[in-house]
Amino acid sequence: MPRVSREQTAHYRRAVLEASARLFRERGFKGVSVADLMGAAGLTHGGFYGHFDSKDALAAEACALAFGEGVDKWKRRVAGKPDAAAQRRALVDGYLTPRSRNDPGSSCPTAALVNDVAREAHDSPVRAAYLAGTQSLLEILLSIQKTGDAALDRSQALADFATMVGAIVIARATAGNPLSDEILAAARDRLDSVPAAASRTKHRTKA
Amino acid sequence: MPRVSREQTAHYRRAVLEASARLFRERGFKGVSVADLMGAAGLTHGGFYGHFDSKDALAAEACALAFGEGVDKWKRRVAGKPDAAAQRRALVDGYLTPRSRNDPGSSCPTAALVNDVAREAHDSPVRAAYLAGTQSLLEILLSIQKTGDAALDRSQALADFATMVGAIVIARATAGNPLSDEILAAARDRLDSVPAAASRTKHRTKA
DNA sequence: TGTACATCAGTGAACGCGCGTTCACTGATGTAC
DNA sequence: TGTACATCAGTGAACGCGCGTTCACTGATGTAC
Repeated sequence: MPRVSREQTAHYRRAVLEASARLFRERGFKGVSVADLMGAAGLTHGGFYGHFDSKDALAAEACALAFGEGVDKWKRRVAGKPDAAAQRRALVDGYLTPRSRNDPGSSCPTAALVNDVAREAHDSPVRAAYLAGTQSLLEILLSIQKTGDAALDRSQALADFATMVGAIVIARATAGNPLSDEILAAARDRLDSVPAAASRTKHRTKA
Repeated sequence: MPRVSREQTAHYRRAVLEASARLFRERGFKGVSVADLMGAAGLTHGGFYGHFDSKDALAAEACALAFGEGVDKWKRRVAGKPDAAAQRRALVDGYLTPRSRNDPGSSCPTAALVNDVAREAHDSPVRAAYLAGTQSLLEILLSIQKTGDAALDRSQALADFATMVGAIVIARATAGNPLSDEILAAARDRLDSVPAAASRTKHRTKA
């Protein structure tokens, strides 16, 4: 059944992209084949290069899409919360859940792809997409920190994010053991207790 | 040049294992081939199965070796430090360095392999080795926490570790951008400021 | 200590397989009139 | 609105390649006497 309508083609392209955004996060770039990706959209592998220049190019685009979804989700979570503390708690508590741990395919791309991207060449398109995406998530976190000291606010947002990402990835790697739930809870407790306390403390380093 | 002395054989096996412990951390389990691993020890690929049952079995053993090195390094870092605060700072500051970021092959296996292990089957031997290794690193961190409240101590150690691991992996994925150094510094600042402050704060969740 | 030979560690060709990518083909879509 | 045909999206075979694993072979090692 060749030659499909323009509209159908656009739907197929979108379906491949969405499947990629999910599957790359679940299994890593090397853990999914072009045939898998096309198959997830109900297509055979041959037509892939009509939609994308290469698997790498798709990876970069899928990465950007995944971050777009993440940004939307984060914005929805903070929307309507009365103050900075409630917004921050909404983000943290939404992030550090067993649900999120068990479903990396629809969760934070910074966490799900972190080691894959670390192993990419420095001029790789995926790396650029990952950096931009991570920065856009950080901006949301940063918009919530409000000590009045811009450098401290940024430092706090970065430390919060490191704790969140570290906890969720370790929880995934230790899933099935009690440690997995414990580390999620420990990170939640830390982020709950830290902001008020930390603003009282001296700033140590200057990058 | 077949049939080599028993001693030489043991050296070869060890060399393959050490190369694996390094290369798996650098490139991931799927990023290194059996031929690469044997080649790193100066051998051809054919003899591999005389030393190991499978690539998976080697991965588990290499993982255990990597954690053994990590535990030794952590113990060396805390040795001779006068008090808990100095020990904790030695671990944190040794962990969150550009040097460590740039050399995953000889750095913390919990961080370097976290996503690879998360994608392994739950009954995989690598997963078991990873869990045991991560727990042995946590025990060192835990032995340093001393508020007197055992549950709080454990929670603190877990949160510290999540922050350390999160910061180093994000720093790797964003290497080349200023953000990479910033996140290492932010995590150091957070871990510096947190212990005294947090022990004053109420404990929130119970796993 | 010296000789004879069985053992077995490493070699490299070969196995079947899946990968990313290319391409000739097909027939419905989209367009020109 | 209807007809004629060029376009081109998806198909599936094929490309070269690298993978994990197996195996017949070789010749130095290690052992038995």
